[in-house]
Amino acid sequence: MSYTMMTDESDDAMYSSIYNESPSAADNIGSGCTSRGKGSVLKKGPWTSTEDGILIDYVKRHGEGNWNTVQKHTSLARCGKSCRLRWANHLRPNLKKGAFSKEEEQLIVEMHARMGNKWAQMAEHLPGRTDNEIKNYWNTRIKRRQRAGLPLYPPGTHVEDLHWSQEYHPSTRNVTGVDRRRHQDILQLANSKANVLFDDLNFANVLFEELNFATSLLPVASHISDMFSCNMLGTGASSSSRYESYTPPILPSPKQLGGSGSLFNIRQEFQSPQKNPRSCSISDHPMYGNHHQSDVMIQDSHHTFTDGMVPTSKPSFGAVKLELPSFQYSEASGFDQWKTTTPSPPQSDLLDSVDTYIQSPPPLEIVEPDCFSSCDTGLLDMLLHEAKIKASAKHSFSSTTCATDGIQDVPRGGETHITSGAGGNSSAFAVVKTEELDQVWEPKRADVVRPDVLLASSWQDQQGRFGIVRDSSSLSDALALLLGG
DNA sequence: AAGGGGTGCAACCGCTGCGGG
DNA sequence: TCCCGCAGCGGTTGCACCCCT
Repeated sequence: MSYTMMTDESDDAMYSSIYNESPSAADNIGSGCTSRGKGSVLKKGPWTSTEDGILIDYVKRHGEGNWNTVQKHTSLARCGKSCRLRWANHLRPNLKKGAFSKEEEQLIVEMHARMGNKWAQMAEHLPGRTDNEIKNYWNTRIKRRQRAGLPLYPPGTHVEDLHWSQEYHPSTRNVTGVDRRRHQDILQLANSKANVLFDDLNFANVLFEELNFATSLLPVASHISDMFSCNMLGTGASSSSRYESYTPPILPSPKQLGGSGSLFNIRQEFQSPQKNPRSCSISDHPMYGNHHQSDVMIQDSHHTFTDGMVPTSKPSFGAVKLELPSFQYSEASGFDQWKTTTPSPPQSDLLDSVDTYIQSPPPLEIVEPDCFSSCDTGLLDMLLHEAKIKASAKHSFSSTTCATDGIQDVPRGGETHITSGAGGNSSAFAVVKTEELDQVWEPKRADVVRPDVLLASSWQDQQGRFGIVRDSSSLSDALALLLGG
């Protein structure tokens, strides 16, 4: 591609009046893009046709890329990011405008079922469509279907196996602190490949490295972080979007919790909206879904999984963005039972299972003893209560806890069980009622399993190895650290 | 007719990966 | 090896438009 170069001077002369075009330009001074060159301020807000023309002309002359030089070569008062976005989403050739066709919609649904919120990847498969367009469409679709009470993934949508490349195989890679995006991918992949996860416990071990890092800094990190997920993340407190309305009570803000190395930061590794590993549910997989509950779950309502509709940007309970079909409730419980009774993986359509599940009546609620409402009583109550239930754990839960190496029986109905003690009979639970959250949230909502909770079982088994002491004194210390430090 | 809420699109923001110095 | 800048991605927000009451 060759373009006739134009001098900066001629550019300037050509577009010298740009600043006067928009009366609102002065009010739209960008803060996200730093001003460069010419001492100009950067404009924000909608693009004018003149600005479009300038940008088009620039790309014709200089080609795509080097977006930060646009401002230098033209009088366009836009930052590079803004230019790139404008070009990519609106100005570049061969863009397809207008409503999505049925074929495109179907493709989006199928791709989303496979890859989650990988808008850019989806856009590659939809010529003429942009990632932003697809993203907006998806969010709109979610809301629309939610309102209509329809399943997110309609019947007939085939959820195919994700490509389980060697690249993502847990045994071949190291999880580093900065490898969050890849980490997120892994967790997302785990969503549909939970059988692999359970066949290869190395996966959990690798992920546990991060979790262990947190717990090594603060022995009760797992406890507290789960509480955080209940109080804050699961209710959209970590981010505010138009889909969210609930403000969590009591718990400290990230700023209050401090800076680097704080529990909250650690938590964000798993829970922040952008880093959130989505749902990681064993029962997501058709092999296991709808039949067995095999690990600790963040679970919320009596009707739990309903229609599979969870807005992408709206965290379901537990702050997990359910992007993949998820089957949360099971009729059986216990990992051993699940192991022994699960037939060979059925090849039935995952979405058929979704619909079947949706149509099935909600499971009976099992009210665990000694539960309390901690989501609205705060962290302190949780910690105190945990100490309390630790003392009585042996008596209270031995009969209701699956003692299968840290794989707990799954609680049902409006409660969140958080593993906190050593595996087996000595396990203690923080039982968190979530009914209040239900009321604030949606009447229908999917259950989720957070990976860190999922890994709690592994952690329980390994905590001795890592020398983690988890007793009431630790709780006290942690509380002191949290509140005082 | 007016206004209030809902909706959808466009744009912004923050984060991350990558490459070059 | 580290630092810095750029490009890209995904989440979030702003706002104009539409619809309903």
